[in-house]
Amino acid sequence: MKRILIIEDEKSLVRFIQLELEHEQFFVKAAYDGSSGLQLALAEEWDMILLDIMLPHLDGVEVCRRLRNAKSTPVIMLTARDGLEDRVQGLDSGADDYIAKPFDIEELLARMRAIFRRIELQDQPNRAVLTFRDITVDLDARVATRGGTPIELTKREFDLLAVFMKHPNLVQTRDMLLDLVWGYDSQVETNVVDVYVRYLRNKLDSAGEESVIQTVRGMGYVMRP
Amino acid sequence: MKRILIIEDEKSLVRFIQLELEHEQFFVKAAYDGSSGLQLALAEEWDMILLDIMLPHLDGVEVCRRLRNAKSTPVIMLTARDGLEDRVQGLDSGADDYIAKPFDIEELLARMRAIFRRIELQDQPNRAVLTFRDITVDLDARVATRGGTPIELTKREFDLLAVFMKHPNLVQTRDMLLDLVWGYDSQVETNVVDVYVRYLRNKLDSAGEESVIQTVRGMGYVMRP
DNA sequence: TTACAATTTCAAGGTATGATCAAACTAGTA
DNA sequence: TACTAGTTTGATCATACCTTGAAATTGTAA
Repeated sequence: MKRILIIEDEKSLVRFIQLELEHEQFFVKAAYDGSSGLQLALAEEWDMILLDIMLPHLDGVEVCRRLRNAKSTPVIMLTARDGLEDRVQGLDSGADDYIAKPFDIEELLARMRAIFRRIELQDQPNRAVLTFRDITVDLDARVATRGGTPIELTKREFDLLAVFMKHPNLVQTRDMLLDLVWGYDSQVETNVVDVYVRYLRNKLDSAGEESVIQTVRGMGYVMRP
Repeated sequence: MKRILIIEDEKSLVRFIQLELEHEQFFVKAAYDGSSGLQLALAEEWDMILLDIMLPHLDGVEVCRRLRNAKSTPVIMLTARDGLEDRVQGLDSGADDYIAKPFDIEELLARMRAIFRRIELQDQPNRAVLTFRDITVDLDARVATRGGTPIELTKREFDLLAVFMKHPNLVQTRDMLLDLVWGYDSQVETNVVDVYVRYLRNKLDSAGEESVIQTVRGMGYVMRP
């Protein structure tokens, strides 16, 4: 369920938008002034923010600008019908679109859909994320996490971990790992595998518990549940 | 410079409007009858057409109707003071506005401005504005901003930034960037990518904070939140 | 056209990170 | 215990990346 934040001081308008969006299966929350809106925007995760440009405490342009320092949550600005200046400022401050008040709820929904579509196109394509136990490996972003916290890995370390994640439960011999990570014609000693397994263990394991990468004596290494 | 086409058989009136519009920095051309006017309207690109309703060969309503089959160039009809019938017909045939002769040149300019404004507002929301963190990239206007302030970029710099903005979080190898920005058959060394990343960093980053473009050693570069 | 400025590309030198090696050490097995 | 397999470590080495200035190219004004 998509989460929408409305930052708008006209309570009757908020109520109207909220009812319509909830009817469309969105989760909706509202803030009635700029500073508390910005706080909410930063504190929680939102799929979209509808942001009035004329707000008490902190105007919409400023809210958007400050939000953008930390996050890229999509923003639609709500502007006055003839506020050409506002719109330009709004887009410049990082808003994704704007809509002039008073607006048709259908038009708002259409613009929201358009932005969601754009974002899905941006993010989705071929995102290969491997997951095993509490470890994730995003091959495109080249980010690995353990229990949600990112782990800094070098190229070799990352590639090695990726092999284990692609084939969990499968024992990898040193030679197989050399082929897959160092290349089939690499000239390095098999000991480098040992060294890199150690590096991974140092970075992934927490003290006192058994390692995510187990050694199979006489065979090689595995990841097991 | 905006291009205006006048279709009007009263030559002295044409001359008057033309002088005034040129004084306002428009490019102006005229046709003196319906059929040649329609031809010109279809053959070239115009930002607006001023169309008399009473014309030899082909009247204004008919010109407008046929034009609308092919194009949506804005049209202002020039009608007789008391031709109520004309006005209705004119608007029905697809004109955007009308003005009654004889008219004040200021009124004409005001109506033209109103229409241009309406069109620009319509167009702007479809502008492809990429947003990530506090950076925006307007692909159509080819304007990039950081924290609301515009950043001057050369073509290569802009295209390179656009790639990063289109695929945030996705690590781009030098080869991918060369393909996307320099063209798949370009012959340049991959080092130019490094050089341009440096240029972008110089222009986008503020001293003392980590760069918006991170290098992933052994892989390439990324933009990350 | 020429001259000048802006932009793009190349190439070389410097630096730091990461990859590898080798030797010493530890643990498992018979 | 002796032997082998795996671990750990620091030192060395390679190379990826950064930086820079200068050359080449492109665009623009006179």
